[in-house]
Amino acid sequence: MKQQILIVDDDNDILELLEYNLCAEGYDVLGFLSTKHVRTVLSEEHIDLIIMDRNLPDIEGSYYVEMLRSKNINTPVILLSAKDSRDDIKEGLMKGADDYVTKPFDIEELILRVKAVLRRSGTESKEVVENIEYQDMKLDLNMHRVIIDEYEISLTNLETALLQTLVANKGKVLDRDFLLKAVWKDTVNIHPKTVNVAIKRLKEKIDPFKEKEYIKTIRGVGYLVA
Amino acid sequence: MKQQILIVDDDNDILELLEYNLCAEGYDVLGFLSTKHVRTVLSEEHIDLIIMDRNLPDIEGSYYVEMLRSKNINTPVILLSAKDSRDDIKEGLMKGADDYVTKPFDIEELILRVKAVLRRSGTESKEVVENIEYQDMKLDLNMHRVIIDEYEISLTNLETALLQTLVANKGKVLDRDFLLKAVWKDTVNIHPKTVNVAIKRLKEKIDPFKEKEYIKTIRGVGYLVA
DNA sequence: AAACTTTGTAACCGTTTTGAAATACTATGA
DNA sequence: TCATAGTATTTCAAAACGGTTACAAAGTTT
Repeated sequence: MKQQILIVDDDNDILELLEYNLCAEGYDVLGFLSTKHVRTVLSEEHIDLIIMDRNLPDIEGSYYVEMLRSKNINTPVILLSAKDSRDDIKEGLMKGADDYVTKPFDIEELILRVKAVLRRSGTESKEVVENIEYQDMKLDLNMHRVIIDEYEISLTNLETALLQTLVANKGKVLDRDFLLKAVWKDTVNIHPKTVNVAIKRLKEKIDPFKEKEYIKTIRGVGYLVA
Repeated sequence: MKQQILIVDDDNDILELLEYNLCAEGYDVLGFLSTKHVRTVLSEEHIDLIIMDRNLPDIEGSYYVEMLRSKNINTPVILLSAKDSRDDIKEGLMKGADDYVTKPFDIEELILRVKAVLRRSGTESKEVVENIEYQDMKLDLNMHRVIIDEYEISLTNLETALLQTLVANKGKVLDRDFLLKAVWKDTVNIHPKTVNVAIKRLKEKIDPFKEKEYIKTIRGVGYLVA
Protein backbone atom coordinates (compact mmCIF):
# COMPACT_ATOMS: atom_id res chain seq x y z
CA MET A 1 0.00 0.00 0.00
CA LYS A 2 1.47 3.30 -1.09
CA GLN A 3 1.67 6.15 1.33
CA GLN A 4 -0.48 9.10 0.41
CA ILE A 5 0.79 12.63 0.32
CA LEU A 6 -1.51 15.59 -0.07
CA ILE A 7 -0.05 18.76 -1.54
CA VAL A 8 -1.59 22.22 -1.46
CA ASP A 9 0.09 24.90 -3.51
CA ASP A 10 -1.41 27.56 -5.74
CA ASP A 11 1.64 27.51 -7.97
CA ASN A 12 0.96 24.91 -10.60
CA ASP A 13 4.62 24.51 -11.51
CA ILE A 14 5.62 23.63 -8.01
CA LEU A 15 2.64 21.32 -7.70
CA GLU A 16 3.74 19.46 -10.81
CA LEU A 17 7.36 19.35 -9.76
CA LEU A 18 6.41 17.83 -6.43
CA GLU A 19 3.89 15.44 -7.90
CA TYR A 20 6.38 14.21 -10.43
CA ASN A 21 9.20 13.65 -7.98
CA LEU A 22 7.16 12.19 -5.17
CA CYS A 23 5.40 9.80 -7.50
CA ALA A 24 8.79 8.74 -8.75
CA GLU A 25 9.70 7.97 -5.14
CA GLY A 26 6.71 5.70 -4.91
CA TYR A 27 4.17 7.86 -3.13
CA ASP A 28 0.56 8.45 -4.04
CA VAL A 29 0.15 12.16 -4.52
CA LEU A 30 -3.01 14.25 -4.35
CA GLY A 31 -2.49 17.82 -5.50
CA PHE A 32 -4.72 20.79 -4.69
CA LEU A 33 -4.56 24.45 -5.60
CA SER A 34 -6.43 25.56 -2.48
CA THR A 35 -7.42 24.23 0.90
CA LYS A 36 -11.07 24.13 -0.10
CA HIS A 37 -11.50 20.37 -0.25
CA VAL A 38 -8.73 19.35 2.08
CA ARG A 39 -10.91 18.71 5.14
CA THR A 40 -13.18 16.46 3.14
CA VAL A 41 -10.30 14.46 1.75
CA LEU A 42 -8.76 14.14 5.19
CA SER A 43 -11.94 12.73 6.63
CA GLU A 44 -12.44 10.30 3.79
CA GLU A 45 -8.95 9.03 3.11
CA HIS A 46 -5.93 8.19 5.12
CA ILE A 47 -3.36 10.84 4.36
CA ASP A 48 0.16 10.22 5.62
CA LEU A 49 1.57 13.67 5.04
CA ILE A 50 0.53 17.12 3.93
CA ILE A 51 2.88 19.46 2.08
CA MET A 52 1.43 22.92 2.11
CA ASP A 53 2.47 26.28 0.82
CA ARG A 54 2.43 28.94 3.45
CA ASN A 55 1.17 31.62 1.08
CA LEU A 56 -2.14 30.43 -0.15
CA PRO A 57 -4.75 32.68 -1.71
CA ASP A 58 -7.44 31.85 0.82
CA ILE A 59 -5.53 31.35 4.05
CA GLU A 60 -2.03 31.32 5.50
CA GLY A 61 -0.74 27.76 5.62
CA SER A 62 0.31 28.08 9.23
CA TYR A 63 -3.18 29.10 10.27
CA TYR A 64 -4.57 26.16 8.41
CA VAL A 65 -2.25 23.86 10.33
CA GLU A 66 -3.31 25.51 13.54
CA MET A 67 -6.92 24.90 12.66
CA LEU A 68 -6.24 21.24 11.92
CA ARG A 69 -4.38 20.76 15.18
CA SER A 70 -7.14 22.43 17.14
CA LYS A 71 -9.46 19.82 15.71
CA ASN A 72 -7.05 17.13 16.80
CA ILE A 73 -6.11 16.27 13.26
CA ASN A 74 -2.49 15.37 13.65
CA THR A 75 -1.51 14.49 10.11
CA PRO A 76 2.12 15.51 9.62
CA VAL A 77 2.59 18.79 7.77
CA ILE A 78 5.59 20.24 5.99
CA LEU A 79 5.21 23.91 5.20
CA LEU A 80 6.74 25.48 2.11
CA SER A 81 7.35 29.15 1.81
CA ALA A 82 9.13 31.76 -0.23
CA LYS A 83 9.84 33.73 2.90
CA ASP A 84 12.67 32.59 5.00
CA SER A 85 12.20 35.18 7.65
CA ARG A 86 12.95 33.50 10.92
CA ASP A 87 9.68 34.69 12.39
CA ASP A 88 7.68 33.00 9.67
CA ILE A 89 9.52 29.75 10.20
CA LYS A 90 8.97 29.99 13.91
CA GLU A 91 5.31 30.75 13.50
CA GLY A 92 4.82 27.75 11.25
CA LEU A 93 6.57 25.39 13.63
CA MET A 94 4.80 26.87 16.61
CA LYS A 95 1.41 26.37 15.10
CA GLY A 96 2.01 22.68 14.66
CA ALA A 97 3.95 22.05 11.46
CA ASP A 98 6.51 19.27 11.49
CA ASP A 99 9.03 20.95 9.25
CA TYR A 100 9.43 24.13 7.30
CA VAL A 101 11.23 24.33 3.97
CA THR A 102 11.94 27.59 2.18
CA LYS A 103 11.71 28.10 -1.54
CA PRO A 104 13.68 27.76 -3.64
CA PHE A 105 14.28 24.34 -2.25
CA ASP A 106 16.41 21.44 -3.33
CA ILE A 107 13.92 18.82 -4.37
CA GLU A 108 16.15 16.03 -3.10
CA GLU A 109 16.39 17.62 0.30
CA LEU A 110 12.64 18.07 0.42
CA ILE A 111 12.15 14.42 -0.39
CA LEU A 112 14.57 13.47 2.37
CA ARG A 113 12.66 15.66 4.79
CA VAL A 114 9.44 14.02 3.65
CA LYS A 115 10.99 10.66 4.40
CA ALA A 116 12.29 11.83 7.76
CA VAL A 117 8.85 13.00 8.82
CA LEU A 118 7.17 9.85 7.54
CA ARG A 119 9.80 7.70 9.23
CA ARG A 120 9.04 9.34 12.52
CA SER A 121 5.28 9.40 12.26
CA GLY A 122 5.75 5.84 11.15
CA THR A 123 3.13 3.14 11.23
CA GLU A 124 0.82 5.43 13.06
CA SER A 125 -2.26 4.62 11.05
CA LYS A 126 -4.36 6.58 13.46
CA GLU A 127 -7.42 7.76 11.66
CA VAL A 128 -9.36 10.71 12.87
CA VAL A 129 -12.39 9.66 14.75
CA GLU A 130 -15.19 11.98 13.85
CA ASN A 131 -18.42 10.20 14.46
CA ILE A 132 -18.65 7.53 17.06
CA GLU A 133 -21.44 6.07 19.05
CA TYR A 134 -20.52 5.06 22.51
CA GLN A 135 -23.17 3.68 24.81
CA ASP A 136 -26.05 6.14 24.56
CA MET A 137 -23.72 8.86 23.43
CA LYS A 138 -23.41 10.06 19.87
CA LEU A 139 -20.23 11.96 19.25
CA ASP A 140 -20.30 14.53 16.54
CA LEU A 141 -16.81 15.76 17.07
CA ASN A 142 -16.67 17.65 13.84
CA MET A 143 -19.42 19.83 15.17
CA HIS A 144 -18.02 19.84 18.66
CA ARG A 145 -21.01 18.31 20.34
CA VAL A 146 -22.37 15.12 21.80
CA ILE A 147 -25.94 13.98 21.72
CA ILE A 148 -27.21 12.03 24.69
CA ASP A 149 -30.88 11.10 24.92
CA GLU A 150 -31.86 13.66 22.31
CA TYR A 151 -30.08 16.35 24.25
CA GLU A 152 -27.38 18.22 22.42
CA ILE A 153 -24.41 19.17 24.49
CA SER A 154 -21.89 21.45 22.88
CA LEU A 155 -18.28 20.93 23.73
CA THR A 156 -15.34 23.26 23.75
CA ASN A 157 -12.21 22.60 21.72
CA LEU A 158 -10.44 21.10 24.67
CA GLU A 159 -13.35 18.95 25.72
CA THR A 160 -13.74 17.65 22.20
CA ALA A 161 -10.10 16.71 21.89
CA LEU A 162 -10.13 15.09 25.30
CA LEU A 163 -13.25 13.06 24.72
CA GLN A 164 -12.05 12.08 21.28
CA THR A 165 -8.74 10.84 22.64
CA LEU A 166 -10.46 8.89 25.40
CA VAL A 167 -12.93 7.27 23.05
CA ALA A 168 -10.34 6.60 20.36
CA ASN A 169 -8.36 4.69 22.98
CA LYS A 170 -11.37 2.99 24.45
CA GLY A 171 -10.46 0.30 26.95
CA LYS A 172 -6.99 1.61 27.57
CA VAL A 173 -6.01 3.52 30.63
CA LEU A 174 -4.50 6.82 29.59
CA ASP A 175 -2.13 8.40 32.02
CA ARG A 176 -1.87 12.14 32.41
CA ASP A 177 1.33 12.38 30.43
CA PHE A 178 -0.22 10.60 27.51
CA LEU A 179 -3.22 12.89 27.59
CA LEU A 180 -1.02 15.95 27.83
CA LYS A 181 0.81 14.84 24.73
CA ALA A 182 -2.26 13.84 22.80
CA VAL A 183 -4.58 16.67 23.76
CA TRP A 184 -2.41 19.53 24.91
CA LYS A 185 0.53 18.55 22.61
CA ASP A 186 2.83 19.37 25.47
CA THR A 187 4.09 17.52 28.48
CA VAL A 188 6.42 20.12 29.79
CA ASN A 189 4.71 23.43 30.26
CA ILE A 190 1.41 22.15 31.47
CA HIS A 191 0.83 20.76 34.93
CA PRO A 192 -0.46 17.21 35.00
CA LYS A 193 -3.12 18.34 37.48
CA THR A 194 -4.67 20.36 34.71
CA VAL A 195 -5.88 17.06 33.34
CA ASN A 196 -7.88 16.43 36.50
CA VAL A 197 -9.72 19.67 36.11
CA ALA A 198 -10.39 19.16 32.43
CA ILE A 199 -11.70 15.66 33.08
CA LYS A 200 -13.90 16.92 35.87
CA ARG A 201 -15.35 19.59 33.62
CA LEU A 202 -15.94 17.14 30.83
CA LYS A 203 -17.60 14.66 33.18
CA GLU A 204 -19.88 17.33 34.50
CA LYS A 205 -20.88 18.38 31.04
CA ILE A 206 -21.71 14.97 29.64
CA ASP A 207 -23.11 13.54 32.85
CA PRO A 208 -24.27 16.35 35.11
CA PHE A 209 -26.22 14.11 37.46
CA LYS A 210 -23.55 11.45 37.74
CA GLU A 211 -25.91 8.76 36.60
CA LYS A 212 -23.52 7.21 34.14
CA GLU A 213 -19.87 6.57 34.51
CA TYR A 214 -18.53 7.29 31.06
CA ILE A 215 -15.06 8.06 32.28
CA LYS A 216 -13.47 5.90 34.93
CA THR A 217 -10.63 7.00 37.15
CA ILE A 218 -7.85 4.55 37.84
CA ARG A 219 -6.17 5.90 40.90
CA GLY A 220 -2.44 6.34 40.54
CA VAL A 221 -2.61 5.86 36.80
CA GLY A 222 -5.09 7.88 34.81
CA TYR A 223 -8.46 7.73 33.14
CA LEU A 224 -10.26 5.53 30.69
CA VAL A 225 -13.44 5.02 28.79
CA ALA A 226 -14.38 1.39 29.16
CA MET B 1 8.22 13.55 34.54
CA LYS B 2 10.45 15.83 32.48
CA GLN B 3 11.52 14.82 29.01
CA GLN B 4 15.21 14.16 28.69
CA ILE B 5 17.37 15.62 25.98
CA LEU B 6 20.91 14.49 25.38
CA ILE B 7 23.29 16.91 23.70
CA VAL B 8 26.66 16.11 22.15
CA ASP B 9 28.80 19.00 21.06
CA ASP B 10 32.52 19.57 21.48
CA ASP B 11 31.99 23.31 21.65
CA ASN B 12 31.41 24.10 25.28
CA ASP B 13 29.77 27.44 24.53
CA ILE B 14 27.12 25.87 22.36
CA LEU B 15 26.62 23.15 24.92
CA GLU B 16 25.98 25.71 27.60
CA LEU B 17 23.73 27.80 25.42
CA LEU B 18 21.59 24.79 24.64
CA GLU B 19 21.57 23.50 28.17
CA TYR B 20 20.51 26.83 29.53
CA ASN B 21 17.71 27.39 27.05
CA LEU B 22 16.34 23.88 27.04
CA CYS B 23 16.34 23.71 30.82
CA ALA B 24 14.43 26.98 30.83
CA GLU B 25 11.88 25.29 28.60
CA GLY B 26 11.46 22.60 31.18
CA TYR B 27 13.54 19.79 29.74
CA ASP B 28 16.09 17.69 31.53
CA VAL B 29 19.36 18.15 29.70
CA LEU B 30 22.41 15.90 29.66
CA GLY B 31 25.38 17.46 27.92
CA PHE B 32 28.40 15.62 26.53
CA LEU B 33 31.54 16.77 24.76
CA SER B 34 31.98 13.53 22.87
CA THR B 35 30.02 10.44 21.95
CA LYS B 36 32.07 8.31 24.30
CA HIS B 37 29.43 7.67 26.94
CA VAL B 38 26.35 8.15 24.83
CA ARG B 39 25.64 4.48 24.22
CA THR B 40 25.83 3.76 27.93
CA VAL B 41 23.47 6.58 28.80
CA LEU B 42 21.04 5.52 26.11
CA SER B 43 20.91 2.01 27.48
CA GLU B 44 20.43 3.13 31.05
CA GLU B 45 18.07 6.06 30.75
CA HIS B 46 15.12 6.97 28.65
CA ILE B 47 16.26 9.72 26.32
CA ASP B 48 13.55 11.52 24.35
CA LEU B 49 15.79 13.37 21.93
CA ILE B 50 19.42 13.69 20.94
CA ILE B 51 20.89 16.92 19.64
CA MET B 52 24.26 16.22 18.07
CA ASP B 53 26.90 18.24 16.35
CA ARG B 54 27.86 16.85 12.99
CA ASN B 55 31.51 17.74 13.39
CA LEU B 56 32.70 15.86 16.39
CA PRO B 57 36.35 15.13 17.12
CA ASP B 58 35.90 11.38 17.23
CA ILE B 59 33.24 10.74 14.61
CA GLU B 60 30.93 12.46 12.13
CA GLY B 61 27.50 12.96 13.70
CA SER B 62 25.72 11.51 10.72
CA TYR B 63 27.74 8.31 10.94
CA TYR B 64 26.92 8.09 14.58
CA VAL B 65 23.21 8.36 13.76
CA GLU B 66 23.63 5.69 11.14
CA MET B 67 25.27 3.46 13.70
CA LEU B 68 22.45 4.04 16.19
CA ARG B 69 19.81 3.25 13.59
CA SER B 70 21.63 0.10 12.56
CA LYS B 71 21.45 -1.01 16.17
CA ASN B 72 17.73 -0.31 16.14
CA ILE B 73 18.02 2.67 18.42
CA ASN B 74 15.42 5.03 17.12
CA THR B 75 15.74 7.91 19.52
CA PRO B 76 15.00 11.09 17.56
CA VAL B 77 18.09 13.02 16.50
CA ILE B 78 18.54 16.62 15.43
CA LEU B 79 21.90 17.29 13.80
CA LEU B 80 23.70 20.58 14.15
CA SER B 81 26.37 21.70 11.77
CA ALA B 82 28.42 24.63 10.66
CA LYS B 83 28.25 23.46 7.09
CA ASP B 84 25.15 24.20 5.19
CA SER B 85 26.22 22.44 2.07
CA ARG B 86 23.15 20.75 0.71
CA ASP B 87 24.99 17.47 0.42
CA ASP B 88 25.79 17.45 4.09
CA ILE B 89 22.20 18.12 5.00
CA LYS B 90 21.05 15.39 2.69
CA GLU B 91 23.56 12.95 4.07
CA GLY B 92 22.45 13.63 7.64
CA LEU B 93 18.80 13.17 6.83
CA MET B 94 19.50 10.11 4.74
CA LYS B 95 21.37 8.40 7.51
CA GLY B 96 18.45 8.71 9.85
CA ALA B 97 18.40 12.14 11.46
CA ASP B 98 15.02 13.73 12.05
CA ASP B 99 16.06 17.27 11.38
CA TYR B 100 19.16 19.19 10.45
CA VAL B 101 19.90 22.69 11.70
CA THR B 102 22.85 24.75 10.51
CA LYS B 103 24.97 27.00 12.69
CA PRO B 104 24.66 29.77 13.41
CA PHE B 105 21.14 28.94 14.41
CA ASP B 106 18.38 30.92 15.99
CA ILE B 107 17.97 29.35 19.40
CA GLU B 108 14.23 29.93 19.36
CA GLU B 109 13.88 28.16 16.06
CA LEU B 110 15.95 25.28 17.32
CA ILE B 111 13.72 24.96 20.36
CA LEU B 112 10.66 24.94 18.14
CA ARG B 113 12.21 22.23 16.02
CA VAL B 114 12.95 20.28 19.17
CA LYS B 115 9.32 20.58 20.12
CA ALA B 116 8.17 19.61 16.65
CA VAL B 117 10.23 16.43 16.72
CA LEU B 118 9.15 15.56 20.24
CA ARG B 119 5.53 16.25 19.36
CA ARG B 120 5.74 13.80 16.54
CA SER B 121 7.79 11.08 18.17
CA GLY B 122 5.70 10.98 21.30
CA THR B 123 2.26 10.36 19.93
CA GLU B 124 2.40 6.65 19.43
CA SER B 125 -0.93 5.24 20.43
CA LYS B 126 -1.02 3.76 23.87
CA GLU B 127 0.40 0.29 24.04
CA VAL B 128 -1.48 -2.19 26.13
CA VAL B 129 0.60 -4.03 28.67
CA GLU B 130 0.42 -7.77 28.31
CA ASN B 131 -1.92 -9.27 30.86
CA ILE B 132 -0.87 -12.26 32.90
CA GLU B 133 -2.91 -15.26 33.99
CA TYR B 134 -1.99 -17.31 36.98
CA GLN B 135 -4.13 -20.16 38.25
CA ASP B 136 -7.65 -18.77 38.53
CA MET B 137 -6.32 -15.25 38.62
CA LYS B 138 -6.37 -12.83 35.72
CA LEU B 139 -4.03 -9.92 36.18
CA ASP B 140 -5.21 -6.79 34.42
CA LEU B 141 -2.14 -4.65 34.66
CA ASN B 142 -3.62 -1.77 32.71
CA MET B 143 -6.56 -1.27 34.96
CA HIS B 144 -4.74 -2.26 38.09
CA ARG B 145 -6.98 -5.09 39.08
CA VAL B 146 -7.19 -8.85 39.35
CA ILE B 147 -10.17 -10.87 38.36
CA ILE B 148 -10.76 -14.01 40.40
CA ASP B 149 -13.91 -16.04 39.91
CA GLU B 150 -15.65 -13.18 38.15
CA TYR B 151 -14.87 -10.90 41.04
CA GLU B 152 -12.97 -7.76 40.24
CA ILE B 153 -10.49 -6.67 42.83
CA SER B 154 -8.86 -3.35 42.25
CA LEU B 155 -5.27 -2.96 43.27
CA THR B 156 -3.20 0.01 44.23
CA ASN B 157 -0.05 1.01 42.39
CA LEU B 158 2.13 -0.78 44.87
CA GLU B 159 0.02 -3.92 44.96
CA THR B 160 -0.02 -4.11 41.19
CA ALA B 161 3.74 -3.81 40.91
CA LEU B 162 4.27 -6.32 43.68
CA LEU B 163 1.91 -8.92 42.32
CA GLN B 164 3.28 -8.44 38.83
CA THR B 165 6.82 -8.99 40.05
CA LEU B 166 5.85 -12.08 41.99
CA VAL B 167 3.92 -13.66 39.14
CA ALA B 168 6.51 -12.70 36.54
CA ASN B 169 9.10 -14.55 38.62
CA LYS B 170 6.85 -17.50 39.25
CA GLY B 171 8.69 -20.38 40.90
CA LYS B 172 11.52 -18.29 42.21
CA VAL B 173 11.82 -17.27 45.80
CA LEU B 174 12.22 -13.50 45.89
CA ASP B 175 14.03 -12.07 48.86
CA ARG B 176 13.12 -8.74 50.34
CA ASP B 177 16.05 -6.93 48.81
CA PHE B 178 15.08 -8.11 45.37
CA LEU B 179 11.52 -6.95 45.87
CA LEU B 180 12.63 -3.60 47.21
CA LYS B 181 14.68 -3.07 44.09
CA ALA B 182 12.05 -4.32 41.70
CA VAL B 183 8.96 -2.79 43.24
CA TRP B 184 10.14 0.12 45.32
CA LYS B 185 13.15 0.87 43.07
CA ASP B 186 15.07 1.43 46.23
CA THR B 187 16.96 -0.74 48.65
CA VAL B 188 18.37 1.94 50.86
CA ASN B 189 15.71 4.22 52.21
CA ILE B 190 13.04 1.64 52.74
CA HIS B 191 13.00 -0.84 55.60
CA PRO B 192 12.86 -4.44 54.45
CA LYS B 193 10.02 -5.04 56.91
CA THR B 194 7.86 -2.83 54.75
CA VAL B 195 7.75 -5.75 52.34
CA ASN B 196 6.08 -7.91 54.97
CA VAL B 197 3.30 -5.42 55.41
CA ALA B 198 2.81 -4.95 51.70
CA ILE B 199 2.65 -8.71 51.16
CA LYS B 200 0.19 -9.11 53.98
CA ARG B 201 -2.05 -6.43 52.52
CA LEU B 202 -1.86 -7.93 49.09
CA LYS B 203 -2.66 -11.41 50.40
CA GLU B 204 -5.67 -10.12 52.23
CA LYS B 205 -6.95 -8.36 49.17
CA ILE B 206 -6.66 -11.23 46.72
CA ASP B 207 -7.52 -13.97 49.20
CA PRO B 208 -9.51 -12.51 52.07
CA PHE B 209 -10.70 -15.88 53.42
CA LYS B 210 -7.32 -17.56 53.14
CA GLU B 211 -8.71 -20.31 50.99
CA LYS B 212 -5.94 -20.19 48.45
CA GLU B 213 -2.28 -19.77 49.02
CA TYR B 214 -1.19 -17.66 46.10
CA ILE B 215 1.83 -16.29 47.86
CA LYS B 216 3.99 -18.63 49.94
CA THR B 217 6.36 -17.47 52.63
CA ILE B 218 9.77 -19.06 52.67
CA ARG B 219 11.02 -18.53 56.14
CA GLY B 220 14.43 -16.91 56.29
CA VAL B 221 14.43 -16.09 52.59
CA GLY B 222 11.43 -14.33 51.14
CA TYR B 223 8.25 -14.98 49.21
CA LEU B 224 7.23 -16.87 46.14
CA VAL B 225 4.40 -17.62 43.83
CA ALA B 226 4.63 -21.30 42.96
C1' DA C 1 -15.43 48.28 24.79
C1' DA C 2 -18.12 45.20 27.54
C1' DA C 3 -19.84 40.75 28.53
C1' DC C 4 -19.00 36.21 28.22
C1' DT C 5 -16.45 31.85 27.60
C1' DT C 6 -12.62 29.01 27.94
C1' DT C 7 -8.88 27.25 30.35
C1' DG C 8 -4.68 26.89 33.42
C1' DT C 9 -3.34 27.26 38.17
C1' DA C 10 -3.57 27.06 43.02
C1' DA C 11 -5.77 26.14 47.25
C1' DC C 12 -8.55 23.26 49.99
C1' DC C 13 -10.59 18.98 51.54
C1' DG C 14 -11.68 14.27 52.17
C1' DT C 15 -10.00 9.74 51.02
C1' DT C 16 -6.71 6.25 50.06
C1' DT C 17 -2.28 4.61 50.17
C1' DT C 18 1.76 3.51 52.39
C1' DG C 19 5.93 3.33 55.56
C1' DA C 20 7.23 2.59 60.16
C1' DA C 21 6.74 1.19 64.79
C1' DA C 22 4.66 -1.59 68.20
C1' DT C 23 2.71 -5.86 69.30
C1' DA C 24 1.33 -10.67 68.64
C1' DC C 25 2.23 -14.88 66.67
C1' DT C 26 4.88 -19.07 64.92
C1' DA C 27 8.51 -22.10 63.65
C1' DT C 28 12.77 -23.98 64.81
C1' DG C 29 16.50 -25.82 67.42
C1' DA C 30 18.49 -26.63 71.85
C1' DT D 1 9.45 -26.62 76.84
C1' DC D 2 11.76 -22.52 76.18
C1' DA D 3 14.28 -19.02 73.84
C1' DT D 4 14.79 -16.74 69.83
C1' DA D 5 14.58 -15.16 65.34
C1' DG D 6 11.53 -14.48 61.66
C1' DT D 7 6.91 -13.27 60.25
C1' DA D 8 2.03 -11.60 60.67
C1' DT D 9 -1.04 -8.24 62.34
C1' DT D 10 -2.47 -3.94 64.11
C1' DT D 11 -2.13 0.81 64.58
C1' DC D 12 -0.90 5.40 63.49
C1' DA D 13 0.58 9.35 60.95
C1' DA D 14 2.38 11.25 56.91
C1' DA D 15 2.20 11.54 52.12
C1' DA D 16 -0.03 11.05 47.84
C1' DC D 17 -3.90 11.52 45.17
C1' DG D 18 -8.21 13.03 43.04
C1' DG D 19 -12.27 16.00 43.19
C1' DT D 20 -13.88 20.48 43.88
C1' DT D 21 -13.98 25.34 43.88
C1' DA D 22 -12.38 29.98 43.14
C1' DC D 23 -9.83 32.99 40.53
C1' DA D 24 -7.26 35.17 36.85
C1' DA D 25 -5.60 35.48 32.26
C1' DA D 26 -6.49 34.93 27.58
C1' DG D 27 -9.55 34.53 23.95
C1' DT D 28 -14.45 35.21 21.87
C1' DT D 29 -18.64 37.29 20.98
C1' DT D 30 -21.66 40.95 20.93
